[in-house]
Amino acid sequence: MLLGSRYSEGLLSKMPEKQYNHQQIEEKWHANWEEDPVLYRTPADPTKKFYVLEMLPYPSGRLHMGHARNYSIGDALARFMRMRGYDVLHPMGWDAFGLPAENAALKSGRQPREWTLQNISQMKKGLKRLGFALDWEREVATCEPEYYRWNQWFFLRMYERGLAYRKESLVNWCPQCATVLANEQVVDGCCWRHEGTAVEQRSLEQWFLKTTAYADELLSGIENLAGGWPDRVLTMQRNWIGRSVGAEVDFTIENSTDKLRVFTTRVDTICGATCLILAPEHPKAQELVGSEGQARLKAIVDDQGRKDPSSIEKDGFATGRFAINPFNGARTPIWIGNFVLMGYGTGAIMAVPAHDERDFEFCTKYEIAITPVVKPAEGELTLPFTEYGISFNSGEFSGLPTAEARKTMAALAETKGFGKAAITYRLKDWGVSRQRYWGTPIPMVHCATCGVQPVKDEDLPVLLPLDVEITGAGESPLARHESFWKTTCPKCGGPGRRETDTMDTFVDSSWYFYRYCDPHNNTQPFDPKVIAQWFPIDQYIGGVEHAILHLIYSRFWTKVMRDLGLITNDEPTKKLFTQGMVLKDGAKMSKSLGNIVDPEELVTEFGADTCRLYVLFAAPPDKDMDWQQTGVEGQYRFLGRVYRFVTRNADRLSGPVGELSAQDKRALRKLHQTIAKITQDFEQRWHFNTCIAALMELTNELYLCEEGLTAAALPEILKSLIQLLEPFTPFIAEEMWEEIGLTGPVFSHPWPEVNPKHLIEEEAEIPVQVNGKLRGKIVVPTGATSEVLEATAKADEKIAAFLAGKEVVKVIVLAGKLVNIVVKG
RNA sequence: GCGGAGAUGGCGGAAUUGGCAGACGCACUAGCUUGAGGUGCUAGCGGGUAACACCGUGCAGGUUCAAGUCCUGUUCUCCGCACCA
Repeated sequence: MLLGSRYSEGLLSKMPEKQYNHQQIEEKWHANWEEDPVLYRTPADPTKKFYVLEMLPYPSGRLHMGHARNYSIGDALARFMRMRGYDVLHPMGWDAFGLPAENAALKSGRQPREWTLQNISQMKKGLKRLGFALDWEREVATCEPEYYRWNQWFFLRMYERGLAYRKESLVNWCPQCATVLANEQVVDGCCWRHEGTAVEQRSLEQWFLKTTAYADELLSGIENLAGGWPDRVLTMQRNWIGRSVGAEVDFTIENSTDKLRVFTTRVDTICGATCLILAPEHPKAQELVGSEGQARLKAIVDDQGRKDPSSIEKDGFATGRFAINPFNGARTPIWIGNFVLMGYGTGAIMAVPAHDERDFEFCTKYEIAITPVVKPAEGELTLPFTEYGISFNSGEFSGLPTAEARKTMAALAETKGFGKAAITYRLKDWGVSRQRYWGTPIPMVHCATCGVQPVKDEDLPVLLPLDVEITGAGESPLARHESFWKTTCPKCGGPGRRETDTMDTFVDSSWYFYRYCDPHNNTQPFDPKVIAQWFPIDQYIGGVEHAILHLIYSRFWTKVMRDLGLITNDEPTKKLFTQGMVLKDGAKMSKSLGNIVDPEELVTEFGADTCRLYVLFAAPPDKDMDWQQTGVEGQYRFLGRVYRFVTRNADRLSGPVGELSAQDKRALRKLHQTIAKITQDFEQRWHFNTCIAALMELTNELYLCEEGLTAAALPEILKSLIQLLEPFTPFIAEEMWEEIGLTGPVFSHPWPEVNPKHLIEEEAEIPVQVNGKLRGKIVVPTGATSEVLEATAKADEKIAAFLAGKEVVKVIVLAGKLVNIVVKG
């Protein structure tokens, strides 16, 4: 009991207010929810389904603020949709394979699985402590055989269809990770996990998944995602796929039967090609440069500076050899150029310096001929001219508009057999082999007689052995684990050696959200009928850092599964929301900067409700937010204000119900405005920061009206207030719900409806402008006509002063909104 | 270089459709509460002025009765891509 309270001797029979004790309240409801897991169970046969999903976390052992933010957004939506009558699927799992477990093993000798499972249990506690309404009966950990056996199963299906294949290729090798990286995992020439560690090129036999088989569909599908996905993610994907339409043309090498194939988007400029330039890694480069060129060639290949295109100077040398232009027979020198990429097109280009800036730069530097073959339709030709125009100097094609020449010339090349129209993608097939232990074993066997053979379905899963020694040096631990790799060939039964590479962990996250629908199925990855009930995901929420990696791979996987006949949806998710980062002092929270705020510490000090409220309040969810500790305290104070208000008014609910008092009306009006605002925001823009601001305004209003509130309005006000808080602060909401004598859980009750009756005001305050500047305000009855508004405005003392001696030119009246009087003189 | 997002008080941010700029919170100030401190409650809080006037949404123009919002140009910041032939 607080003697200091101003209500302790109040006129009304108010209960003494209670102080907000977050610890007591949250412990109580946490325990309560733990005892009753059915509370969050997903309905079995959804009629009005809503699948809300947040990206699954890597179980590092600790939650960070990014998680708290991501899951607070998703949980608010999940609770709201549930209150709106939807059958909500809101699951959670663990992206549990990956390198950190092996590093932990090295450092502390912990077995990776044991380390991972302990982290999972710790983080699960953290998520529960934050009160997220998740269906834990559907939890999935990707490191468990029940899950990864289906990675293997899918791999076999892809292998059967030629979508998984093995080839020797130049791969990105991170010396720190001692493994291969996918193109997507190389950032600025360095490893995505080890900034500053340059990625090396090595030639290795690798497994690939044929993402390029779906390149066109991955690209065209982007159009259907527009509106539901952020534009910038779609742009990033479009650029990543990088489709370009052009032609491939063969140049015959002089004094040789061999040919050089180039890719160009501007075959119309081929008569202006004054040299061919090969990437230094081009397979024919070594031969063409001859013995005297080897040293220069190697110097260019090894030049690390090539990774940074902004600072690199174009460099190269002539091989001394020539090729013949198939269109005009021109003898064209063959060069090596450091700016030509082996990984794009054919690794060889025809340089047309007159019509390409890069070629112009290169050819100017080395004084190679520059021959213009396109001129603008109007005006002077200035080089380099890269636009479309009219061809000239191009034999029979001279005079043709460029766009037309492109087509005709590609067609001619095809008929004559020295080229063809071609489409090139920047997207490469997905290299999935990793020389690591803690991942899904690739279900293949190498046999001396039969070659590479797939493991039979009935022998799945290929279990990852747990008794391994992790040394961090040399080969993968699996390659040293004889009882793992020693096996028999599935075809001939002879001695075989298992593939000891494991799969990239992005495989795990490419389809996990399907498994959530049917997580305990042990005869197939999932029952297609169940998928049909829940897919596509209605709302996916996560960080923008996954815009290309995870989000392209999972789109690819969905298309493969569809073509396997397992699902019918073309895309995994209709809507994607990318939340902003959590910053502190203008920088991303990180260990190295020492600016981490630990959600669990925050929960201990202020409670989960305050933590959730603050991450939503500090900025709109899609924007980066800057952490301010004092801001957290403000949220805590707000919850205290609400709590004291509800508890001290709880026993006024059952008084005699009479007419609504003026304060009742005022409070109800504010309440219903708030309901309308928050409902609309959930449906449209997700500006939860303003929703919380609206709840604060409502609370402030209730404080001001408090003395005059009666039992005619209070029950509705308190009940709705609690419901409006429920998506954001479930613990305190549940506690207050009980305090006012209602039966929970709060989210099982329907979301409050706006009653327009309460929104009506008897009088309206209308701003009055003179020449567009605010000069006063008038109070008129609601619904007053334009004439009344104008007359009242002109009659207003303040306004009249501004009008005195001037001529009224025009009066703009927006009924119910504004009056603007235009004067002159 | 290309593409995208943004620039609003001391700070985080609001203004959804061109219609009262600065909601809400933080910080700060005052009054009340308190033995004091803290808490709590009430109020003030863009600059400027005694009060008005006036000035004010990165900068310069424009459209409009009316512009943070639309148009043109420009600067800066962040993000993504980057010799993709």
